[in-house]
This record gives sequence, structure tokens and C-alpha cells, in this order.
Amino acid sequence: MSASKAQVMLVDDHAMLRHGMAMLINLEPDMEVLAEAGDGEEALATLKSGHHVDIVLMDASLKTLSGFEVIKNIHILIPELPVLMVSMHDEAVYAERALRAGARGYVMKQEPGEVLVTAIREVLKGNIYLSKPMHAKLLNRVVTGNSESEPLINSLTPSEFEVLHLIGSGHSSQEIARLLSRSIKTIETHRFNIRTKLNLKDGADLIRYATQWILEAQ
Amino acid sequence: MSASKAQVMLVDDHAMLRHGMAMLINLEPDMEVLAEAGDGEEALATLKSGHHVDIVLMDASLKTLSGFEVIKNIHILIPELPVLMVSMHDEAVYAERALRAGARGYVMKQEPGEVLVTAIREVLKGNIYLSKPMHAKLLNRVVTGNSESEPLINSLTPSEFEVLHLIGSGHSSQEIARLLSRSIKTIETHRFNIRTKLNLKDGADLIRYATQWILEAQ
DNA sequence: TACAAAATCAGAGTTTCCCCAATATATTCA
DNA sequence: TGAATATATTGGGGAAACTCTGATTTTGTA
Repeated sequence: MSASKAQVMLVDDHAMLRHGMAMLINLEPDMEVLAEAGDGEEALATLKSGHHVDIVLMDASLKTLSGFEVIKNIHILIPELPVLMVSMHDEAVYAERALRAGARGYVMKQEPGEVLVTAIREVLKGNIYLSKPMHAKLLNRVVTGNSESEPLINSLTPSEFEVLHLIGSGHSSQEIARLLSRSIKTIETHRFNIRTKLNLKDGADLIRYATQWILEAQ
Repeated sequence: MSASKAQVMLVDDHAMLRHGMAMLINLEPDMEVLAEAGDGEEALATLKSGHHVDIVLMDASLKTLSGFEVIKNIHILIPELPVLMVSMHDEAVYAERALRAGARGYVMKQEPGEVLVTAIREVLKGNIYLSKPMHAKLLNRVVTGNSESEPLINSLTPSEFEVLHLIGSGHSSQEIARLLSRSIKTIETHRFNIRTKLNLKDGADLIRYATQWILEAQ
């Protein structure tokens, strides 16, 4: 075990991105990547097999399980292992969800590499890492009790969020039901509730919203 | 100019991903990254300033202009410069849009690195790069070797055209039937025939196509 | 006039919409 | 803590919309 380098695990289904992050991390003297996984199952399997890691970097939108689900499972397995969520999606929309799911921080992929390593160090010290503006926003929320004019999309529940994602990726209700192992009726209810919460007038509107949203949710 | 290495430009607002891709590309003997841009404006500015590049790798979803828009602008600026779209989104949904915007290929970010360099080589040879299944699917639809061929949309009859327009404007079949004083069954048949002629997989696909098309048509 | 392409719509099957109710999971508070 | 309350998840049933085939009428044009 090389001196005192922090052992990092990467979970992201984009091989190219794992490559880039691994390179950035391995350039630092105090951390190194020793495990990678392309999806949630793989990540959990690696952890179960006894690999020791100090921190997990987790993508929010994985193919099979969502990143949020994986975080919950990791917590059941190893409660003290911290997870830093690394996502291309807008922090304003995802960060709070991530913290609720048990993440210890949130970094956007468009940030330069230094931000990533800073965030890793903060989380390893036991702190929570968020961007300055997001940090202020959440604190403010806690202090003032509640906020004004939240984006509508934040009113979606985790399941609704996941369904919106899959609609934007071009899947029908039937396909989504199969992917998530749910009844079609359940997916249809989610669709209906999403449309209600986002004030979308009909199914076509939902398709447009989801398609657009997934392209610009950064 | 180092011997005969192909000069690659990266356009992606995720700094970490640019890093990863640059590393992959620079490992190859026949290509190298000599320019990067974090958004469309930056990319266009670099090209205008006279930098010579042989190929552009373009992310589909940029902050300001969409990747599709940037491709069009590049074509106006340097018509012969090929663009390869690199995206995290499902090829089945977005690849055709990319080709219509003028891209010469489409690669998903979850593909391993070899796919990326293969795609770059193919595009540099003047070919169009798509995954095997997608290629087969689109072959008869979009340009096949021949640089000019009839867009599929021209095979629509006047009525079908009108219906496509109204779908793109956000109208349901019922509304269209009322607007055109036709039975809803007539409109539904037009929908079906449009989908058949344009090879669209389902209703959601038709919505996406129509919405996109109406934006491009102006 | 004769022919082909386009337009029209009916019927039967499929999917989505919408309201509603039963469980399951979090949160609150006594 | 443990019961009470709120929120989330899951699906059933009937109506509406969409899909797809097939058939008849209209239009353009040779």
C-alpha cells in the first residue's frame, strides 16, 4: 500500500470519462484510482469482494440502477464509506437529491480538474463539498425555513425523475416498465404525475420536455 | 506540423471529458489534439482565427449553442471540415439529427476508447461512422456515398406535410382534425404514413422529428 | 377516358390518459 | 420510542388517443 495515498473508486458508464478522471487523480501525490466500475452492480460487487477504498466517485445517471440507488446500497454495505457524486447535470437540480441519498458532495463534470481533487480532499476530511453558490443556497434554505421559486422539476420524486430521464432517452412506457421491473400502470401513473407537476398539456408535450431537458440538463 | 498526424479539435463543455479524450487520442501515432473549446462560440472563434484542423469532435449538448447549431456554423465557415459528434445520448434518438445537421458520424461516450479512434479514422477517410446497427438502419435514409440526394421529407404529400407541421406546432390529432375540417381518422392515417415514409419508430419519435424539423425549417 | 397517386375514413387492436385506491416508506410529534 | 401523519410507490378500470390495415372516393395528368 503506497504510503498514505487515498484509494479512489470510479463508477461511471462512460469509459472515456473514467479515463480522464483517473489521469487527473493519479497526477496527485495523495490519491490514486485503484478500482473502476461501469455500472452500479459492478461497483457493489467490487466492494463486496473486500476491496478497500477510501472514497467512491459516482456518476448520477447510470444505465441500470440510478446513481442515487447505488449510493443507498453502498451505505447499507459500508456505512462509513463516503461517496462524492460527479455529474454532468445541473447542480441546482441534482445536488440536493444527491445529499439526501447520502452523498457527501457534488461536483459537475464541466468543472476543471482542480475542483475535483479539492472536493475529494474535502470529503476525505469529513466535510461536505458543494460549489460556493450551491452551499450558500442550501444553507439559506435551512435558515430561512423555506425558499421561493424552486424550479418545478425539483418537485419530482426520485421515481418520477428516473422515468422522465428514460422518456427523454426515447423509451416507451412499456420499455421503461421492463427496464425498471414495474407494471406498465405504474409507469403510466408516473407519466401522468410528471405532466401534472410540470404543467405539461399532453403526452406530446411531455416527450418534447423530456427530450429537450435531457439535452440541456447541464 | 508533426509529420502527418491528423489535427484534432475537441469541443465539449466537460473539462474532465476533454482531458480523457485528449489522452486517448494522443496515444495514437496518427492523430493528436491541438485545440480544445468549452463551447460553440469558442470553437468557432478558434477556427476563424485560422487554426488548421482536420477534424472536429463535437459534444451534442453544449451550454450556449446546441452542438447541432455549431455544426451548421462550422459548415458555413469551412464546408469541407468534417465533424464527428460524440455524445452520451442514445444513438437511436439523436444520430440522424446529427447527420442532418451535417455531422459525419456519431459515437456514444460509453463506448470504449478504441471506438472513438476508429471513428476518427473512418471520418478522415471520408466515410460516415455509425454503430453497425444504426448504420444499417439509416443507410437508405440519409446520404449514401452520394453527397446530394433527396431528403426523405420530400416524399411526403402536401397533406402529410401540413399534418407534420401541425404536429411540430404542438397539436394533437384531434386538434388537427378540427383545424383542417377532416375526420380524426384521416389525420391518424397521415400520421401513420408520415412515420412509415420517414422510418420513425413510434409516436414519440414522430413528435421529436416534427418538433426538431419545425425549428430547422425557419 | 384511363390510370396512378393522393386523400379520405371505418374497424380492430394497442397504448396512453385519467381518476382512484391500497401499500410502503418517511417524518413528525406526543 | 411509538403512534399519527404525510409522502411516495404501486397498480386497477374505463375512456380517449394512437396504430395499422383495408377500402372507397377524389384529383391530377397523360
